[in-house]
Amino acid sequence: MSQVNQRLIAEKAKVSINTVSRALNDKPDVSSVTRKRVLKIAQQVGYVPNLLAKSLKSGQSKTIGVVIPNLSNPFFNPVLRGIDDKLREQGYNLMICNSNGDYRREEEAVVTLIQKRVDGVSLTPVGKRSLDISYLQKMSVPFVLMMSHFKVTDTDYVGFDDKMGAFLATQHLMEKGHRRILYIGGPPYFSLARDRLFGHKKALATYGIRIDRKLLRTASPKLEEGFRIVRKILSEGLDFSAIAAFNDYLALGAVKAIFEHGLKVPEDIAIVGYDDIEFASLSIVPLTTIQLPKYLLGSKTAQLLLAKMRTKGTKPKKVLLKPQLKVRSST
Amino acid sequence: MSQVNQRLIAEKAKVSINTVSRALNDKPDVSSVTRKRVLKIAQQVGYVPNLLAKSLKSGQSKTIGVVIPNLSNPFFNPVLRGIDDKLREQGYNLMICNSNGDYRREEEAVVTLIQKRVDGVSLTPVGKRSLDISYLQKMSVPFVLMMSHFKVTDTDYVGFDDKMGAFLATQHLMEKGHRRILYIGGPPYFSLARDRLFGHKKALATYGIRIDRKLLRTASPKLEEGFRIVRKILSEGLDFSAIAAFNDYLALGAVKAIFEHGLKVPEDIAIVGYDDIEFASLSIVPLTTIQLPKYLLGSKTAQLLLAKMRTKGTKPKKVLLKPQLKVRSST
DNA sequence: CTGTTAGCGCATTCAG
DNA sequence: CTGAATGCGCTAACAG
Repeated sequence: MSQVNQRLIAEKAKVSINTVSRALNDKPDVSSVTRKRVLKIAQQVGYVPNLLAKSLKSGQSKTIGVVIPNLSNPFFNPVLRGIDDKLREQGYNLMICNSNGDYRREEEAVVTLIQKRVDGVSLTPVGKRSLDISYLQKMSVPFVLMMSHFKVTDTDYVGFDDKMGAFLATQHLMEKGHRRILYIGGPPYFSLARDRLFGHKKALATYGIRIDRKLLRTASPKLEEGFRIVRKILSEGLDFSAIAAFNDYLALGAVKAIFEHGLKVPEDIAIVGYDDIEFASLSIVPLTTIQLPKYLLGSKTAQLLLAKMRTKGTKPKKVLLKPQLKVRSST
Repeated sequence: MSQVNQRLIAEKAKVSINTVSRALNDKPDVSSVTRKRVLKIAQQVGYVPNLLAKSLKSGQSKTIGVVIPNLSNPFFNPVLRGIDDKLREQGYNLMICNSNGDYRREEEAVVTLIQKRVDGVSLTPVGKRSLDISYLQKMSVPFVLMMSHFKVTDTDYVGFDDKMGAFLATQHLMEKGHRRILYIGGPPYFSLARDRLFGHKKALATYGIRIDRKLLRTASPKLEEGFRIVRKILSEGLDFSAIAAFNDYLALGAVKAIFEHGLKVPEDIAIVGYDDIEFASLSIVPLTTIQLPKYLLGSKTAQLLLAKMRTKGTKPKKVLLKPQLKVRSST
């Protein structure tokens, strides 16, 4: 570790440490002569301020903790960028922790972040347990929840309006004249999947279509699964003219199955996905899908956090970001 | 900020701060009675150690800085996971900074990290400038370069063997019997692109094929560009039976163009990509490509860093990770 | 076994 | 305009 500190500079400049501090921090009450001398010496000896010490003193670490469940999932990239961009403007750095979908690790991360005295935390909780949240509250560390899909006590929250998104998707198909829509949902224990299914049903109801259970399927949200289930359904000769899928992977799998079956998208079967992952637009048939404002999710979260940090007393705010229908060639 | 510190506990327990510290840190020389009392009180008052103070004292922040050029690029996800997993085991957290491909921001990030007294840095530099690296050296902060593609002074380095990867790709095509291979390279100012082109040429030479300039093209590494250039080439009636691309995006674009032209992959034209991005395997024609051990890149980097931090004096180590040919259906 | 003292590097009173 | 003293929270050296 570098041994150059303000004291060293003080000795060389033959002034007090205090004066050095004032000069370095551009405070008044330092003659410009002294200031210049101090700055010059600081430069010469290669002085680098110790932010640990500064933080200890000021109670501000200028660091924000971010806990996400999956560092591998590209979904979070734009989210993280949104957070980072907004926070960097204000001089904050990100300490990013991967809970890996494990509550134990999530709690560990939160505790460590508190110990490291981060100024705020953005947390995407993995489960219904929330001891870590109470830690945050007890220590009065400002925090914002991102995309938690279970009920939490009265806290700041930023997420997507998934019911609306699914509604949009199905509505779009209805307006294209489709009446028999195959819905491939996600695993029902996944509350996200329930929300989207809800939106789909609501759209059906709005258009006066009654629910046909045969058209409601679920699958693990992977491309292969979408492929498998649609191939099977096609071979059964089920009557439908469009597919709404829980996410783009399933939708892309469906495209593949339909191709294999010798049919065309959207002429024979129209498809709408969800999420707008990168390859939705790059696929052979560019996919109509629901676009999530991921970057905005991040920047909104950061913004809320900044507000929280400024005035700790504000009451919790909930923000539901609106998804958007992105029409491409699959419908 | 929480006002509970060791002093508070000391007062309540009627012992000295020192004793509290010893008890809390499981040091010897504390009677078990006292220890229990201290721990209990600590629990009651909700004591949370202040790692800033601890770090200031110990000179160890237990934080590692990671500077990458693009937080949006999914390429780095497994890399970051590799770093995080390995470092977390040892009790470190990651402070991740996005240089956004801008040297100014890279330097800013490095300076901030030094100021925050991180114990080490993993840096993926964006350009040929390297003032920030000299800062690191001057402050003797252990650091490891990741995937820098320009000459750096004698430093620790972890990267991929791109010449070898490109060699593998072309070799694979040669062994499938292809002799006229269209090579779609990346922008030549990109040293990565030069390395891969080099590997391609070397493979040709190895098989005694002379270079035909007409078969050497370059494109911006995006799917649409791959599509455009291959469509154009097909319409020109150039004679070739296979394509080796600078990356998967270009290769996938080529697939699209070939389909549009009414040809089949790999029957009419074989294709090999590079990088093995997620969609390479999910595409309509699962892509044969060069797989990069990204996670390993991260964990190796972390490992080197840990070694550096333990014994600062070691001489720089260079690690070139070997890419692997991943055969799928496009060849 | 426990308390006193000192110091990590810095910024902030308060005096001069 | 400048310096001396104090403390942020913690640990370590040294006494008792």
